[in-house]
Amino acid sequence: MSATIKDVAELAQCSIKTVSRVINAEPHVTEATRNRVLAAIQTLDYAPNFSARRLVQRRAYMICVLLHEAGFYQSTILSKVLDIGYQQDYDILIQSYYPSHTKSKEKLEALVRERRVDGLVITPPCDVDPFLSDLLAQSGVPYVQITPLNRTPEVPYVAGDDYQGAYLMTERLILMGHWRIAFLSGPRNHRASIDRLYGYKAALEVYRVPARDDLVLESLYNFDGGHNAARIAMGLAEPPTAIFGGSDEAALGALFALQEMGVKVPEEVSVCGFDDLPQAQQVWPGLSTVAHPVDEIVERAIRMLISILTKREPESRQVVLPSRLVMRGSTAAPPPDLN
Amino acid sequence: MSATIKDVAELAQCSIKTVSRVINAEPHVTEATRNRVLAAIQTLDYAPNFSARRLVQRRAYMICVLLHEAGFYQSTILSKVLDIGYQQDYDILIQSYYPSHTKSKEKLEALVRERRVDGLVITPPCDVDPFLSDLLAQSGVPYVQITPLNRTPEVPYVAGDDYQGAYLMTERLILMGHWRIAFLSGPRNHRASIDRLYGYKAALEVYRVPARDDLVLESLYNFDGGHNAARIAMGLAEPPTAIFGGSDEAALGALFALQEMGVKVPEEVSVCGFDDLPQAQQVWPGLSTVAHPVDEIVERAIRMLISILTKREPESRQVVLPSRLVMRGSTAAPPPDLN
DNA sequence: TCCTCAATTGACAACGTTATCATTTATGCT
DNA sequence: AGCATAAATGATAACGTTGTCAATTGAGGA
Repeated sequence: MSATIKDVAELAQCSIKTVSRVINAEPHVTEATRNRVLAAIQTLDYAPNFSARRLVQRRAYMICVLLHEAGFYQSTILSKVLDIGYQQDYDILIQSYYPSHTKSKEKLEALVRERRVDGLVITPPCDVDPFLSDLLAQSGVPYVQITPLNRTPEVPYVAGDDYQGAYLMTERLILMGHWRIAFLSGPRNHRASIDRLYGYKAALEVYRVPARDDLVLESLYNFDGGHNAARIAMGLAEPPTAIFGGSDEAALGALFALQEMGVKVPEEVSVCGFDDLPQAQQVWPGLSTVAHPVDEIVERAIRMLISILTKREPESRQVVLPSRLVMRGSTAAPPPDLN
Repeated sequence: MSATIKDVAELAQCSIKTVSRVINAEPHVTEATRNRVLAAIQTLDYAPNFSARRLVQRRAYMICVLLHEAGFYQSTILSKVLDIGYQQDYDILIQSYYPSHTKSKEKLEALVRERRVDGLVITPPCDVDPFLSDLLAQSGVPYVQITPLNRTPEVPYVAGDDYQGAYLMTERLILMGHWRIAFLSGPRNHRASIDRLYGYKAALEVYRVPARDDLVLESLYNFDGGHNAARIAMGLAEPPTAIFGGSDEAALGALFALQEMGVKVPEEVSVCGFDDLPQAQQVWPGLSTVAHPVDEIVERAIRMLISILTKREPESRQVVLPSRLVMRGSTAAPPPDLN
C-alpha cells in the first residue's frame, strides 16, 4: 500500500494541509517546512492520489478526443495529440465515434454524464450531429471542433484554410500549363469539401481557364471513389491533363487507377491531392498535395479547450490557419502535344 | 450541478446504500424498491460520479496502452484497442513511449505512481527496458506485453507466430519457382526479427534451396532501410528474383526502389512483406504479405490484463497466435529465362 | 515591552461513492 | 402464536485529497 498525504504530514511533523500546499506549490510555506516535507515525500516515495484530487476538485483532468475510425488522417492527428498530452496536466482519452454506432454513443454518453471527461475535442470527419448536440447541450461539457462541417459563431473551432489551399494548388497547376484539370470532389455537406471545390473554381476563374462541369467528379474522398472517378475522367472525349483529388485518399485512388490503365504519371497526367497523408510520400511517384498545418491545428484546439475549461477566455474562439503546398513527383507540365 | 446518490435516496425514500445496490445490480433489493429508485434516477437524470467510485475502490478503471510514435502499424493496433474499449468497464489511455524521450518517461512515471492507471499494455516496438522494468517492479503495476523482444516465463505476453509466418511465405515463394530469395532482416535484438529470419532459413533448408549470405540484407525494418537494401541486392552479380521484406515498411521501400530502377514487379522481381499494413493494399501492385492476427492479439492482451487486474488468473499468460499469408499482385513466378 | 498586522500553520468539513455491520422486516416452521 | 432464520434496509465509516477559516507565530514599530 502506498503512502498518503497523512503519512507524509506525520513524518514531516506538520498538518496535511501544509503538505498539500507544498505539493501544489502554494505560497505561505517557510523554506524550512517545505524542505522537511520534501524530504518526507522522498523518504516515503509518496505520490498524490489522483482520484482523490479529482473528486474534491470536481474535475476529471481528462480531455476526450473524438476520432472516427483509426485511419491515416487520424494517425497524424493522434500523433500530435499524444505529443501535447505530455505538456498538459490533462490526460487524453481517445474515443472513437461513429454516428451510426450505438455502442460508441453509449460509451460517450457515459463518459460525459459520469463526469469522466471535462471537455471534448472533435476531429473530422466527426461532427456535432443531433445526438452529440443534445448530449453536449444537456451536460454543458465544453468542446472545441477541428474543421467543423459547418461554422457557426457559437461553436469554437480550429480549421485549416481549405479554400486557399485548393486555390494555391489549382493556380500552381495552371502555371505549369494545365488547363484541363479534373477535380475529385467530396461530400457536399462538408464545409471543407465545398471550400476546396470553390478554391479550385476560383483559381480557374482568376486565370480565365474554362471551367468544365464534366471535370468535377464525385469521389467521396476515399480511395475507391478516387479510383472510379479517375477511370471516368480518363474516358472522357477530352480527358484531363491533371487530376486534383480533393483528398489524398481520392488522389491515391486516382493514381492507382492511372497506373492500372498504363497512363504515365506525371508525364501524361499529373495527380495531386489534399491533406498530405504520410503515404503521399511513399507511393511512386510521390504525391503532390496540400498540407494543413495539422500539428498546429491540434495544438491550438487543445489549448483553446483548456483555456475554456479553466475559465480563461481564449484569445479567439474561431481560428483558421493557412495551408501550404507540398510538391512532389506526381505533378509536372502537361505533354507538349496537348497544348 | 448534477444530482448525487443522496438526492436519489431522498427522492426514492431509502438509504444511499440501497441506491448503490440498485446501481451496481447487487442482490437484496425488493422489486418495489428497485423501481422507486430507478424512477428517481430517471427523474433526476442521475449518473454516478466516477471519481468517487475510483477513490473508494482504489482503482483507476483505466488501462494504459504504450505506443511508439503513431505510425502505420500503431494505427492498426489502435483501431482495435479503441474498439475493445467499448466493451469494457475500463477506459483506455494511450501513452506514447520513446525510451530516449525524457518527457514521455516522466509522464508515464506520474501515471503509474499516482495510480492513474491500473495496468499497462505494451505494444511493439516498445518493450520493457531498464527504466520500465524498474518502474513496473517498484510500483507493482501489472502489464501484458504484445510481441515482446524477448520472451521470459515471468512476463505475460501475446504474440503472433513470426517464425511460422516467415516460413509459410518463403515456402510459397519457393513453390512459385523462386530460389534466389533475398531477405531484408531487421534489428537483431528483436525476437520477432530473429524468428522471421529463422523461418525464412528453415523453409530454404526444408526445400533444399541453397542459402546465400549475401541475400540476407540489413534493413532495420523501415522504408529507407528497405530502399537501400533492395538497391544493393539488385546490384549483386546474381540478383534475387524475389525480395522478402521482414516488415512491410521495408518491403515498401524495396518496391519503391525497384520502380525507381525501372524493374518490373512482379514480372521481373517479386516483392513481399510482413505485417499487412493498410497501405500494403494501396500501392501498385498490391503487396503480398504475412498478416498477424492483430485484432485478436490486442483483444487477448487486454482481456488477459483485465483478468490479472481482477485477480482472476487468465487461462494462459503466454499466447502465440498463428499468422496467415495475404497474397496480392506483387508476387508471381520468376521470369522463365532465369530458371 | 507591548501592540498590530501579516505570514504561517492547522483542524476539520467537504467531495460522492462503496463497504461493514447492525438493525429492521418478512418468511417459514413448529 | 411464537420462534428461528433469512431477506431487506440503513447508519456510519472509510477512501485521500482540497478548501475554509480560525489559530498561532513572527516581525516591525511605538
